[in-house]
Amino acid sequence: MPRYDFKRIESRWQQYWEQHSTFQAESPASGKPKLYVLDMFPYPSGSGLHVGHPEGYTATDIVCRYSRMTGKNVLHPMGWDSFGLPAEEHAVKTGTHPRETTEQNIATFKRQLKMLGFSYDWSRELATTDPDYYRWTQWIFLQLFDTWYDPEHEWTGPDGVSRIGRGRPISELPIPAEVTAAGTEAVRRYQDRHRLAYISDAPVNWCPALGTVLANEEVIDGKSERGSHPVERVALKQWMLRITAYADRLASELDHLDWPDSIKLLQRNWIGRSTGAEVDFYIGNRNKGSQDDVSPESVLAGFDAWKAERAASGWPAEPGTDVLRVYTTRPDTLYGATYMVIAPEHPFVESLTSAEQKAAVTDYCRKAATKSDLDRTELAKDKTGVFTGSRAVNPVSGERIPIWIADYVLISYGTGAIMAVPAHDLRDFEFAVRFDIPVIQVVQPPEGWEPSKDEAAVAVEVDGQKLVPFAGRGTAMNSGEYNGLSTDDFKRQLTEQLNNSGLAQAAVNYKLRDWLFSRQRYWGEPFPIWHELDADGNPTGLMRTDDVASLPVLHPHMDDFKPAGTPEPMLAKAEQDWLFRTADDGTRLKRETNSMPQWAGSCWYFLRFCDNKNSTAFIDPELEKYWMPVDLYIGGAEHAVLHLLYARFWHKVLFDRGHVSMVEPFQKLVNQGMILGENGEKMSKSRGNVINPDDVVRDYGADSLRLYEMFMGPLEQVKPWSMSGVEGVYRFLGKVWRMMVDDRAEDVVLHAHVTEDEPADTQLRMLHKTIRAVTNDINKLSFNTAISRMMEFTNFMSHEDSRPKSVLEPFVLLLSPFAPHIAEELWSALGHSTTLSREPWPQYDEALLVEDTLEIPVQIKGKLKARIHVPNGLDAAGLQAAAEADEAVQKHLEGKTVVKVIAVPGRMVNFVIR
RNA sequence: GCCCCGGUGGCGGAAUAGGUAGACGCAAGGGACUUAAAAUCCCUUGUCCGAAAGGACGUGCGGGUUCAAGUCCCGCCCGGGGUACCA
Repeated sequence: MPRYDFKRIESRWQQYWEQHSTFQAESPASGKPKLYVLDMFPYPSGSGLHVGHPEGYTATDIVCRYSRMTGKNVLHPMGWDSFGLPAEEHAVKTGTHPRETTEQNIATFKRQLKMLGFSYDWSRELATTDPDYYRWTQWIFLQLFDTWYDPEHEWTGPDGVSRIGRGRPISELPIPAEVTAAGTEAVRRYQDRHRLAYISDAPVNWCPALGTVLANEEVIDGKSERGSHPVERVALKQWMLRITAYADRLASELDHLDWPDSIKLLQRNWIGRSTGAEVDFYIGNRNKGSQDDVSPESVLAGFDAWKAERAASGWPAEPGTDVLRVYTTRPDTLYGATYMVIAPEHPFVESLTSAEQKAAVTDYCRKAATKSDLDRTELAKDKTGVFTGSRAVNPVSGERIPIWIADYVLISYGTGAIMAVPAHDLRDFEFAVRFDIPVIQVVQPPEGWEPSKDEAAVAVEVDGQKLVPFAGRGTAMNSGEYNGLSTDDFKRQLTEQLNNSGLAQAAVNYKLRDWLFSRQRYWGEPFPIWHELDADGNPTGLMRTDDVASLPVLHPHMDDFKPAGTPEPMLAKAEQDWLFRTADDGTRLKRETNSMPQWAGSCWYFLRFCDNKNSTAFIDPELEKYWMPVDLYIGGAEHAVLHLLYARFWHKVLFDRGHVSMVEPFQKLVNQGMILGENGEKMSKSRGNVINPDDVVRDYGADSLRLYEMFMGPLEQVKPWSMSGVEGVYRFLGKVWRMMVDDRAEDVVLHAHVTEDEPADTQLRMLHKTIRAVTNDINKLSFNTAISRMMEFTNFMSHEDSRPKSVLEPFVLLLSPFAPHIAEELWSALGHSTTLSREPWPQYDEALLVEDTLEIPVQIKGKLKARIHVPNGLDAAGLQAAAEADEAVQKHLEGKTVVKVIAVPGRMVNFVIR
């Protein structure tokens, strides 16, 4: 002792903070302004904390410690996103129950986080796997189940903005008379089809290796995000959440959030809103088999009759069986539609297929069905398809055009059918060339147009002529009476006219799909849902919910966690008394055996932190109003479209149902950049470049690790690790220590140069410059520059023979959010008996910052030639005179004509010469 | 392909509104202290020419605006991330 002994110091202060509950958030009654600062809570993996975790955590910790010193009531909680596959995979291998593995991993993470001295309010700790927590996850699921989306409901939000569309109780869903007439069962089924949580048997992403179905967001290039296993498309009954109902609000309500533009853009692209029109194409009686049997005259007569009928009755919500409905963003190219394509999964495939095409169509659809998404993308360049044998009538030209089946049309987007305009769509162009379908140009490109890269890429040569599609906007041609109109005008006019004749309607589409919400795993939240069984024990398709009072639905006891390799859920292997029960009315019920995905728990944990011990509600409304929204949320950019979209969706549903008071949960979002290994590559075990925080803390201490992670570079930036960089900040802390403490003494004794003297002007100026810089930098989350300013202060002050306490004390306070342990120790050495964590943050005095003399650059023709020293506040004329008096300047001006002089007071002088 | 974000010494990075490019740290070289080492302290360090004084060139490349450009505008090149038949 006492060199800078971080081991002793850090454990001492961590104990002190724990014993004194230093960082417990105060109640709303404190009257202080609140600040809610949140970290993305970790999945407690078996490998323990990664150096990437403390990056964001240190940043939020600095903001929190700083904010407490500025008098804020700070909520800074931590918890565990602890459901998930790895614990279950471990159970498959070892037989250890996932709960046991999870608890061990949490203990490791907690030890590591405590070792870093983060100022969390640990009394608010929670884990998504706690029954007390997932009880409320299940409860929120029941809210989703009990809600339908009313797209016409008009209302005004708490922000005063009026909106259309809102989630409402299912009991308020209007039931059509014919459904009511059909009885209560029909009504229940009707309601079930409108809930935000519903069962669907659409094709899903089944991953045999993981033994579960995955959401679209979890599939990357046809492989699972976790483990890169192949994913197949299979039809399965699955729980879906109707996130698409909220697509518009999820996109538009991003506007007022203080988020990085790149993340907003990412979410908007993911939602993928496009506007256009739905158009109906007449196909006549499609049950006749081959339409080539039907005379063109009779079809066109039918077309005329249909048009007349439509003109009278208007656009129907359901298209009926005699038309093919398509979605297009370019209704203005309707005259150029020379064929149509339906997806292989389209319901009309069978009835549109003629006898002679039947074999070819069946074969094609079978192949398409077994193709995974990966196969579809790999083959993207080669367009495939098959003719149905049927034709439709182009509603504007009256031409009969062939209907094809091709897998470049997706059943899940739009109506699953398109009108193909080969002259103005790259994909249609390729397809038409391949299958020799006519190409009619209906848009004249603007003057001087050159094909874009991808337009040129699909160009072909026909009879010595180069044929290129044009996908841009231009002027209408070959479009009857509309020739000459601009694309935008034509689009608007045609949509309106077709709408008046009942042939089309403006429409909006989204790339966003409904959220596949069920998994076949054990280690996820069970659903609070029962399926009714008939007398033979078969499901009737009707459902019941668990009573809210009976929640949580706990996991059944299980010993064997091996997946069967089929999409059968793990929970289906549970004991009979978990799986079945008889309702009071005598109906036999079987439990839902799917479980919720890992995203469920993270959709609302920030709400539970506000009131984590509440046993009667998921959150107390008063506490919700006080703490929400989250003022600062820091985490990795990998959650840009998953967690952050899901959580916003749940929050909006909870808002619509009156359970929370804000539309958006996260006001300000910041993404920390990834930390790479020392070799500049992503850290991974296989690359052998993983840095373990435990080792760094052992060798240099927690304060050094914290400081280094903040000093590396801007928070948002990707940056490589450097052990000698850690050593650098460690040396800085040693220097700070020796600046104040006598390191030859036995105990912690102040350095002989630490005095009670009045500070010198230069010392005061240095201090106040540092206070200003550090304060501004913290507010900008620019921690690397804040630290370099403290280094400058230390380099200066260490050379002073008198180091007044009145200068050192504020500096220790500035340092404390970054390196809290050493700061507490120095604060105590300076004679204070309690923690500095609630000391008022130092204020700077503008008057003390003013320099007496300034060094001003003098340029000749924009090139720096000299530097002059002038009194601060000297005006332009004085500045010029001072510059002209300078010897070096005179030398440069000798014999030259000065054309112009620019003198900016306090900045620079520039002589323009000839 | 398309959409974002970035490109500054040997390295990580600084540079409020266009106004001294390279703060701070690392690495490297030299020196002091020491029997020695560690630790610590001091000096040098963008490139090129020059013994020095000094000069020229420098923020991915090419143009432009301006008294003045790392910063603003136009056209490219390179790297990273997102997305991928979304009609």
